[in-house]
Amino acid sequence: MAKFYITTAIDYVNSLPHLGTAYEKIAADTIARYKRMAGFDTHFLMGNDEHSINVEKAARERGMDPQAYCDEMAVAFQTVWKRLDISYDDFIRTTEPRHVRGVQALFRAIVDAGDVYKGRYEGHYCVGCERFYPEKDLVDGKCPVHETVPQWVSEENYFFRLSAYGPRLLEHIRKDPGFIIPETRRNEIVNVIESGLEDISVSRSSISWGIPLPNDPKQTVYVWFDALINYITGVGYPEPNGDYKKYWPADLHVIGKDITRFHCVIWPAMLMSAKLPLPRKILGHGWVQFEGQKLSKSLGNIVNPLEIADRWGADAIRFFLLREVPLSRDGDFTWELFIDRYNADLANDWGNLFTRTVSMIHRYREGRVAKAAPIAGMDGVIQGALRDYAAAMESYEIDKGIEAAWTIVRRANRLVEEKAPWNLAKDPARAGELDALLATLAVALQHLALLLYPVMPMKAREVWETLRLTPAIEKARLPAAGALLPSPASPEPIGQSKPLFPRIER
RNA sequence: GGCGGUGUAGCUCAGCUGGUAGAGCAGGGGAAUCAUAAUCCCUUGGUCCGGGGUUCGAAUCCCUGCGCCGCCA
Repeated sequence: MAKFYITTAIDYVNSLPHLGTAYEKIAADTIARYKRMAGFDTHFLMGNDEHSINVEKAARERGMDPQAYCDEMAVAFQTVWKRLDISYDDFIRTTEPRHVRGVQALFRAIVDAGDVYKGRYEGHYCVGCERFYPEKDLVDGKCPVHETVPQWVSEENYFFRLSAYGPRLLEHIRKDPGFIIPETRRNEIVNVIESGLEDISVSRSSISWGIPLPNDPKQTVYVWFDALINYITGVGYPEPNGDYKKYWPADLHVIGKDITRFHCVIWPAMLMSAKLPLPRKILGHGWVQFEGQKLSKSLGNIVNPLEIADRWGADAIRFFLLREVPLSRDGDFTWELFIDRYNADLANDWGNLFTRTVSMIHRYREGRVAKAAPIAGMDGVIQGALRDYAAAMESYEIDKGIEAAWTIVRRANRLVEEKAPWNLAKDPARAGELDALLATLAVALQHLALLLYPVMPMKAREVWETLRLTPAIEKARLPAAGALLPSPASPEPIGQSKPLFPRIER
């Protein structure tokens, strides 16, 4: 069975997830669920980034030991992810022994390759950013991001010979243009590499909350270097067999566009140095803004995704983000847009199609779906949707996948008007036509549940179970090209009709 | 300053290699009643950022100006 290994960025634990963090995980989760449904042996890795001075500071501020703080945050994060139905297969934390061991092994491999040397680094270091700033980038002597005065740091560090890898990186991107998507991100990275790479400092002598270097335990691994390695330690590196052998290289790294440099330049160079295969694809997604503004702690507009999920359901927020914000672009969350989308697409279109269909099956046929041939035309519509959906999902255009599914919703709603089942029901001679119509609608709902399952797992399952379909939707697979799912005919009465998405009144 | 992107109906956006503008939502009118007053049909609405140019013909190509966004410096 073909495998699919997908990862998201691991998250810094100095604050809880916000809407933007959730967006990334929801998108990755949808891709993972789609791949499972398409028959791939899928491995979906997430995790927390627990080292760095910021985490240590956040812990101290609460009067906690860093490890205890990280333990607490790990629980908090995973609670959020569970609540949003994120189906990760593994969750790695960078303080775990398996990660520490792997980081040291990789570091050793890079040392052995001759790509690490000792040097002195001096400069303005912003603790918030975890990076150095050249004099000219400071604004009034302050970090342009955090608006705080950076520290003057002067220390002996180990450097990674990143500069040596420019040509190979460019060659790799040239040979495989799909390595970095979307295209704008690739252009940026090519630009960065072409303008020349500098060696980077990969250790810190003054920070103890980190992983000791294998060749000099007085220093710790720079947090970024440390963090990136999670993608291989998460599948068992340096153990050459088992999950590592099975899943690496990753098929897709899903990350935010702000960290493409780390993932598209430094990470591949590290792997090249250690003579390991590179990930197949890196997707740098855009931002979700809130009411037109960037989500930021200083603006105080951090939206807690759970607030939305608690009020309207995890599926509703999942749907909104994926439908409204293509991965390749930035998007905006506003309550008005959310309610518009929810009511129009979920309550009125899909939700109403569901309730009206189930209700008619009960009203006219005591809840039983006849084994009747679907009405001509609908099979073609569904096959077309399946085709468009798969094409969109394969290129991670989830919004287009959803649109493809909606062609079934619209056609089915129209079909009800065209056939007017309330009239058919009055005429015993037309019982067959009514059976065919109701069976057709059931087929439509069945396929919709399947196509929308990766996006809205809970509601899709509700539809699936109401129709008494088997096996469980988690086990269902996309039908082969040109085929449909087995008939949804039900000799037993199906479940009762109740609104999938209660309308939001305002 | 360099590189890249973008500017199309009230909103969000499609419009590939040029042939006198489309979708969804919102707004207006109607039909129907299975349904969460949901659905379905019809419909209003655009100097395609401005200005030049190429062409028989440009939202689509070229130049230029302006606005916004991203990356780099």
